[in-house]
Amino acid sequence: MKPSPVTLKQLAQALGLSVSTVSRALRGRPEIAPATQQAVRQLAQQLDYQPNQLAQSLVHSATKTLGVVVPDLGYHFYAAVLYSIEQAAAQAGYSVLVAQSHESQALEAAGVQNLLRAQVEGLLVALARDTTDYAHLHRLIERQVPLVFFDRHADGLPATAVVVDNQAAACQATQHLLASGRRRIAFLAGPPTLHLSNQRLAGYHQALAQAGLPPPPGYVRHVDYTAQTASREALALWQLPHPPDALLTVSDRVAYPAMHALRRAGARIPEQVALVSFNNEPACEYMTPSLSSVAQPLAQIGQAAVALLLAQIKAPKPTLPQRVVLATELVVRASSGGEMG
Amino acid sequence: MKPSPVTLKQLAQALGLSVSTVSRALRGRPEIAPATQQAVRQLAQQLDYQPNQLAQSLVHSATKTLGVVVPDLGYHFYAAVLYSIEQAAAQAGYSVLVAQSHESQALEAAGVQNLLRAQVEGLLVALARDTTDYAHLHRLIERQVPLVFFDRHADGLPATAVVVDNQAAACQATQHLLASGRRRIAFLAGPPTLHLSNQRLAGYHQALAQAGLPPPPGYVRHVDYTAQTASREALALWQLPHPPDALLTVSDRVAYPAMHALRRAGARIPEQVALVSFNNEPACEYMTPSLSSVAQPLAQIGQAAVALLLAQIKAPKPTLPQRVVLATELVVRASSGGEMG
DNA sequence: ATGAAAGCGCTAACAC
DNA sequence: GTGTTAGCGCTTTCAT
Repeated sequence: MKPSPVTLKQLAQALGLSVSTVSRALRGRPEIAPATQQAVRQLAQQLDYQPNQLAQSLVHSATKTLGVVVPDLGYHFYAAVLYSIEQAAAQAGYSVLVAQSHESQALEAAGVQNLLRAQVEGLLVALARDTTDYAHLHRLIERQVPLVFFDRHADGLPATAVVVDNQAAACQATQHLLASGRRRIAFLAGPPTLHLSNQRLAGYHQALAQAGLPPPPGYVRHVDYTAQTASREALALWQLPHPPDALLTVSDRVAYPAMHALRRAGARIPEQVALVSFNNEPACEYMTPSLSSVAQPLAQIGQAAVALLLAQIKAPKPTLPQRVVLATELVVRASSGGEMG
Repeated sequence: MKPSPVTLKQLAQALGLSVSTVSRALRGRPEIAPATQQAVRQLAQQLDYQPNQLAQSLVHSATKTLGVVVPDLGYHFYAAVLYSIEQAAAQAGYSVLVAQSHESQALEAAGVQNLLRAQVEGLLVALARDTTDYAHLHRLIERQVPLVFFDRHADGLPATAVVVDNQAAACQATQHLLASGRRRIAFLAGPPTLHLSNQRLAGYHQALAQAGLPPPPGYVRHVDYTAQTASREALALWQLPHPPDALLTVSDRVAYPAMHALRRAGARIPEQVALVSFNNEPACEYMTPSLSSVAQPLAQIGQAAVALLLAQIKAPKPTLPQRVVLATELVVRASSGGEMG
């Protein structure tokens, strides 16, 4: 079943005009007689004519379509950024084609491939966790495909990226914990392959170093974002001979089960262990205690990424890669509120 | 900057062949001499030739693209279903174009329009809350555009839909509350324009009627899914002369702030008020107390919707509308656990 | 086994 | 003002 088989040719025949006249009339070109305009418009409306964008795109070699590659739409962060990407794109008259990498480098490469075949005018990508070989992305750059990374970017690649200063954010979060009197601060990090996690780890170390407090051995643990490892590692920390009095986690997804496990193990939060996390998902506010978290500028990330991509698309010459660093905001809630207990 | 300006013609010229031969070789047609195949393949690889899907689509009048229209990707439910839609589509060799209605009928109609212009082969849609006039959808059906509704469907429209039995699910949830000894059960519903909410309301009424317990006046309250109205109405219920001993909410988004407000007001959950909600978002498990919620079969919804849509696309004749009703599962947690306090 | 030509639906350069 | 022609990149008869 074809969507709409009404074509310019059919309109032309029905009206006894040529296709080009009909085409011009529909686009309101001034050279067409008002009477003709009228007639064409009316019939088009009546037959519910829809221009075939495929054909238009082929002629103009511009599809008015952007491609987005994200690891996983089940993560609130990516869904929320896609929200603002779609919105910004729509406002600019662009459509959005999405592909998920499911954290796999192979799927990511395949997704990029598919989007390119679909002739997207540019690509917005957040890297898969598994992506270590950047060949498929390098090709894009060589081919001068308009490209903007967001959130998870490839540090070595000469490409535009919209990011937050993860290190500074983690440093700030750690300093906040230090300021409330915490001295034994642990960190539940993501997989070591995750750049973003390493940056946060660096910020954590930075703050501790500045305070002259190196983390005790075993105070940094890597988890894979599953509830299982998160709660296991949180408990392991709690059961240390000298347990931490504060815990920074790489993501709310990790913080929820960690906090849950700690509470079940009898830890009083924030009195015995303060918690600060990243992402500030909507549910943070409703946790018990409410969860302190570093808010990402979700809307801004999407808007900036789309704006930068459109700029690249419109630019006559290849543009210089730039790094846009957006501000985060530490939202302090009960899980790290008040002084030490 | 064009993605990849390498065309069949260029390959043909470089090899001293005709475009048709190159085209055939690339597609591995048997009539092409092995040597030629070889040569063509190699050059294509070397030049990183990418077929222009636009042109292919134009010839075949098939874009291998599906359109999805959802109210809001910030809602976990829609993001999660899009997750499975994209996955199922990708497995079938289809791409996914997304549009958001932002709960507005006008934007929904515009989104559909845009997707059609982009020549999507079919549409997956969850209606906007504001959609009361189905004209734009009726046109799709008349034009026999392959179409599958999910979650929020138009009851009067002769179209295929993938849904859950909201009434039965709400009935079951209410019965669960009754079984634990609750007798004064209130319901925080969504806007009265929301079909899905009305169905759940019906299920609630059904269970109460069966138990011979009509809800006290004022026990059904409509909220607009904002935290503000949710907590306000929950409090209003709690401050009634005869407050409820159980609360059913139309969505987790409503349940979180409602539960939060109740606890701040001193209500002990589940002893004084039991809570059951809908959607079973990941955070439910980590609420205090953990939140009982009706789980939607997210993956199945996406998979079924895509399967039904592809079936329509492939069918030579228009297919009969069908309603696929998927099973929900009440996940009982602490917020409604145990007998009455 | 390969090439020439037509056409998918549309726009644009060039007549008249 | 309007029609004719060519062409976007590809596939597909139809020849040879």
